[in-house]
Order: sequence, then C-alpha cells, then structure tokens
Amino acid sequence: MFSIGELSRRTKVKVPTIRYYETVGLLTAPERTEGNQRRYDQAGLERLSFIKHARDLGFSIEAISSLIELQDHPDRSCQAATDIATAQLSDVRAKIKKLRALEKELLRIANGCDGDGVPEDCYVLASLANHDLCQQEH
Amino acid sequence: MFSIGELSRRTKVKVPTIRYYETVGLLTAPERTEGNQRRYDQAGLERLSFIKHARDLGFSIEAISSLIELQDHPDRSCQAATDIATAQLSDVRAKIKKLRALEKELLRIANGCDGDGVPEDCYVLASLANHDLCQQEH
DNA sequence: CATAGTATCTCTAGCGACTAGAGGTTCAAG
DNA sequence: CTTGAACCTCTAGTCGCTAGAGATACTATG
Ligand SMILES: [Zn+2]
Ligand SMILES: [Zn+2]
Ligand SMILES: [Zn+2]
Ligand SMILES: [Zn+2]
Repeated sequence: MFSIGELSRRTKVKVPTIRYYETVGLLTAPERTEGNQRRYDQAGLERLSFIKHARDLGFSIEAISSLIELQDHPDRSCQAATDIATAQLSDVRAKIKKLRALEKELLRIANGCDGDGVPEDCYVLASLANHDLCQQEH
Repeated sequence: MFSIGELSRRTKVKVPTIRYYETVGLLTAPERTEGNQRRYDQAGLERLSFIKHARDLGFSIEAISSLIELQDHPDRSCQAATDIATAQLSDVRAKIKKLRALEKELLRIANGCDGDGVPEDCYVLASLANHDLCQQEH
C-alpha cells in the first residue's frame, strides 16, 4: 500500500496531479485510511503509470479515458485503441508540419536583423507587420 | 472608420478575440460612437494585423506586447526584437524535436496492431503500459 | 506517551489564449 | 418607424494542470 507521496515518487507524477486525475475520473478513488488519507495498491500504481506514459506521448485525458475503458472491457475489440493511436499520430504529424513551416519563416526573420538598428528599419518588426514577406502560409 | 465586425472581417480575428486583446492591453481602446460602439482607424487595423501575424507565428501575447512597445519607442535599439524572434525560433525547434521523437514511437505503436484482437493482447495498449518498449525517452 | 515535523486533506483560484452564452442596446436599411 | 443584424458588458467554461491557505494525520524520536 502506497501513500499518495510514495505513488508520486514512483511514477514521477506530482501529488496534486494525481488528485486531479481522480477528480476528472481518470483514476478511480482508492481506499482511505481511518484518517482519510489515500492508500494505493499495485493496480493503482499500474494505472497511473499507464496514464503518465500516455500523457508523455501526448494523448489527451479524454483519449486516455477511452483507452482505460477499453482495458476494463476485455470482451471488446481493440480497434478503438488502434484508432486513437493513429489519430494521435496524425495529430503529431500535423503539428510537426505546421512547426516546420514556422521554423523556416522564423529563421528568415530572426536572421534578417542583427539587432543593431532602430525599430523603424528593423527587418524583424517589418516581417511581423507584413505577411507578404513570408514564403508560406500559416 | 471600422466597426469591430468590419475589423474582424479584414483581419480574420474574431470579434470576441479583438475585445479580449483590448482587455489584456494588446490593443489600445479605440474611439467610441455616441452609442458606445468601438470605431477603429487605419492604425488600429495595422496594429491588429501585426498581432494576428505574430500570433500565427506562435509568439505569445507577452512577447507581442514587448514588440509593440518597442515599435512605440523609435529611439531604442531593436535588439530586443531580434532576441524575441530568436527565442521563438528556439522554442519552435525544441517543440519539433520533441514531436519527432513522439512521431517515431507513435508510428511503431499504431502499426503494432491491426485492431483485430482483444485488449489483453493489444500491442497499442501494451506499449502504453510499458515504456521499456519505447526506443527513446520523452 | 508526548511532541515535533512532515505529509496529507479539501477548497479555491490562477495560468494562457481564447470561446460561448445571456441579456440588453445601438445601428443601418427600407 | 420598424426590423433585424450587429454591438455592448459580464460571467463562466475550455485544457491540464499548479499554487496556496488553513486544517488534520501520520511517523519518528525522546
Ligand atoms: Zn532589428
Ligand atoms: Zn506570414
Ligand atoms: Zn490492438
Ligand atoms: Zn515511452
């Protein structure tokens, strides 16, 4: 049996975050001591580890909820899990694409001025004011 | 003179967002009609276009505030502008790096299961439960 | 067994950058 | 002058936490 602090140390999830996961229904409420403190078992530790890993991979709380629900219904097909992971992959790829476009523009903008002029002639400020100087849409 | 709706159409910034920018001090409060409605001039349009473009490039409200302040003080050096743009570039690059690592893991995870099994044997769920299957840190 | 110090409890509010909705007023066209 | 769209302010909600206040519980030492 672990206290919330012990669970926190083992999973590297902060204590208030663990409590937050409980309030939003991601973690089921654990047993309590007589003095009302939470006590977790091995299953609780594993569930939180799962959540942590999924969060680290960028899955939303909602997506993780669906994945956990799936785990709790072993009779269902795992299609939903693959779908969620695939959606997450597309999401990440879309973000990368956008960021790469931004990277290009920002490189041009940041390199366009040495910082030794005045705002009026600054290429950085001019580029922000005028999208026509951009090579791409964003 | 433009109404807020007209300004919204021209800049593609939503009306509530324009008002929000005013409350946080990004936009200076414009003139009002007798009936208390906002009326913007060309300068207002240009300022909002600047903000919109900077937001599209991922700059924070705070960063944009600094940039606008710089524009309003033509005697200062533009060093701060270059610094802010460079910081934004590093930020974007850091994000890309993280996302690329995630992309690799997610590709492995999503391709690991066709979705035709049960949760117990699902590679997707197993991978989320166990970081040891990952090729990288995140 | 008493005490001290740490950990835990609940509750509320704040972050960033909006977005949505309620309930009321003003504008512009016909 | 009437209609209806656009506008006004204000509050609350979004996501995923994070911080703080004030109170209580646990644990280790004397
Ligand atoms: Zn410059
Ligand atoms: Zn641009
Ligand atoms: Zn599967
Ligand atoms: Zn991993």
